[in-house]
Amino acid sequence: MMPRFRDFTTTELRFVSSFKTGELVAEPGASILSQGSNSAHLFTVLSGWAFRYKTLSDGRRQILNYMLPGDLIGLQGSLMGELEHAVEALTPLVLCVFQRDRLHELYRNHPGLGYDVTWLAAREERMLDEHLLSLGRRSALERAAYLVAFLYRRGESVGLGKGGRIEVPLTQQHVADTLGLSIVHTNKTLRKLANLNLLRWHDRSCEVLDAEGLRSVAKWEEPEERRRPLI
Amino acid sequence: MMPRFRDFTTTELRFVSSFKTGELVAEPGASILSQGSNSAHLFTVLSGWAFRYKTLSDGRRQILNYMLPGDLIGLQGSLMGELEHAVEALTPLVLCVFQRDRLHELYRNHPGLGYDVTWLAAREERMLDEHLLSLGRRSALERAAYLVAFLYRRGESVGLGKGGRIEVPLTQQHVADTLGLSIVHTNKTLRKLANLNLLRWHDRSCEVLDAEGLRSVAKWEEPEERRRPLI
DNA sequence: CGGCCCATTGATACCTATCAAGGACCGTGG
DNA sequence: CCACGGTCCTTGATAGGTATCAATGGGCCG
Repeated sequence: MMPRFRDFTTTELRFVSSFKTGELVAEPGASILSQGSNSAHLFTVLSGWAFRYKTLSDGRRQILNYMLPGDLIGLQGSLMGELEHAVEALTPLVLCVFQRDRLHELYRNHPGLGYDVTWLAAREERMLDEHLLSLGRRSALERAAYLVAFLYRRGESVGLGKGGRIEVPLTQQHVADTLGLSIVHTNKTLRKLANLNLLRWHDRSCEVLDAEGLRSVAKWEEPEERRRPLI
Repeated sequence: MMPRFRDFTTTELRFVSSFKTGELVAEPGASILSQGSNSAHLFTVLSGWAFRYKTLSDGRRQILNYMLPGDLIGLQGSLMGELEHAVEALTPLVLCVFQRDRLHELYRNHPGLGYDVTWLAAREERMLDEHLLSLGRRSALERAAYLVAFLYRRGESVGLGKGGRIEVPLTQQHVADTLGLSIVHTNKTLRKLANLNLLRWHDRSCEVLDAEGLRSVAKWEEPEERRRPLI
């Protein structure tokens, strides 16, 4: 029986699905999938951080969300034929590779897993909803606080908090492209949060000092993370 | 056999699923679901327009997306127990009601339908991705052009174009809350688009004069709508 | 050492929010 | 009938938040 609705551990993931066809390792900055691609594969993150983004024709980039261990990569492409966003590694990344044309088969033979895939899609949707609220209605300071608190929470929920400290692996350019701000203003905004003793910025990572304070600045009412399925 | 992957007609929908438990009719402005609710129901739109939104504690509102015939309402709540957004009717609305606790059953007995639910979730995700790009990286004028072109496209794709003309049923307050702009600036921005002969604004609706022109202003590269499943 | 990426900071310009006011329309009640 | 309040749309003036421009320092690597 496949493990499901259990606490997450990276090592377990490697044995989860009979649909696995291989493993893939990528370096930071590596492009995993590109916009408009018609990849034959669907991935699950085994370890590392990645992000997905879209760009306008003139190059403006918007980061849509981040992927951590347990997240699916490329589901949209698998279901609809063509991916409308690109995916890039933020840290060294280990992926589990599935063949997307066997997705139908998965639904037929493992309805529980099919349900779990939908669960993950609904969870992604919920995150995007909150990001939209951020971009549309939060100020720059609130947005930055939300993003850092959000990423901290995500890291924590997959057990990345070694001794309570999590280093979120980002550059300020990533933050800017996530928040829809210029890089200069992003810098000034992060500095304000640092001066409030809510976070500390390192070379290419962010250390959270006060998650509750960040959530408060962001006015973020975080939904409790329910038991999650394991794909 | 249930109809699937076919062209959409409203009347067909009424017979689609054995999981249907009733029908619901709502008036414009009516609240269908509210933030934090734990509704026992899942809906499909049979006719009319609705939208879903989130609010910050101080009242700032962000509209997340719009629902048209064929769209699901409340999937997040069905899968994760609690809905993190509210839903409101924009026009007179007819909904088909399902019982959410039978969703597992649906996946078990009708894997094809389960697949279709996931397809719809992935499609919603794709729309949210584009909205995020809009809020993060498009100017006010581009955003407004994108929104109108987007809603026009959606209406068209479910056959609302009577004689080529579609009236999108919105107030400028809705537009403002979708684009993350103030209502005053929204008004001035829509006026610019009207002066460019791209649209005409009526009392509480928007008429599209030049969909291609709007897409061009927005720099929106619209993905082709594939054959969609019918729930 | 030079080149490059990343973070930082000040000055200025521009886009959007806020404030204020008014017109059009529509239902309601005097 | 008309006055009244409400919602929606419109417009001008001013304030404020964010973008852009310019320049610097630190770290890393060829």
